[in-house]
Amino acid sequence: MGEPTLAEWEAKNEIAFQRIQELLRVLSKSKMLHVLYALGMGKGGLRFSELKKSSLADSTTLTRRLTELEEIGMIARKELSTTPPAVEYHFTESYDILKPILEGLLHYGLEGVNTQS
Amino acid sequence: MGEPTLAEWEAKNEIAFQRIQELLRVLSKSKMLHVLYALGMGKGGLRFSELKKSSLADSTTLTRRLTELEEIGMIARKELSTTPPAVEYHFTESYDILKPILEGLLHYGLEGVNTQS
DNA sequence: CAGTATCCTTGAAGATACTG
DNA sequence: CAGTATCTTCAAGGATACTG
Repeated sequence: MGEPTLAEWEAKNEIAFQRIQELLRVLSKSKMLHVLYALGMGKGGLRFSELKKSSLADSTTLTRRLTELEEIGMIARKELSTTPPAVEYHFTESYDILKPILEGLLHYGLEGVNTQS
Repeated sequence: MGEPTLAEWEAKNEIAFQRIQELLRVLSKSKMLHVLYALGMGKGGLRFSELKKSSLADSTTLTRRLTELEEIGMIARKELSTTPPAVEYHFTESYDILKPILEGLLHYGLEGVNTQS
């Protein structure tokens, strides 16, 4: 019996398993991946309006996602003392976790997998 | 003006942009990432019951996600002539797109980012 | 510009029950 | 085991309107 690899792994790594489940749950929220993706494509921070445009998210939803991302420490807010005042969002170091995700997606978009005609 | 990189990129890559938006939308569905993750952790295919257990998804929801993944050609079904008859799901080559995603997540789970106490 | 506050609506998840 | 069919519920998304 060298079969039940997955179940075994889960049992022995229950903590990791739960962390992942939770992250997965957060990432599953509507527009979450879109926001992250937009942020990943931008160079060094994007403003609210830019994120709104790129993620195609409603103001309300965008605010929600941004708040959640801040709460899990994935992004940080930075108020700019420009005229007019603006706000920039950028990744924290935790971004390293998401980097491969975003790169994978970008790759997908550019390559063209042709799953249909 | 060397600033509007994101907007520019999007304009010039509208097709890629739309492909990505659509993939993002599909991936955002509940339990989708969980299912993919479970599948990614398994060795060479998992059965319905295993996926159900690992993804913590309801039968109904699991069926829905599995169907959607088949439709976009991301996974394939394989009926086994065992006793009792079983079914195995496994990634197609399109899996390469998702691989970095899953690996990133696994890394996250194991490392422990400590965003809170 | 960068949000916040409401309300409304609906998509979609999930429980249950049943089938080949 | 591996689903399918219904039905109910409810979270959550999005439209609108307003603010510092």
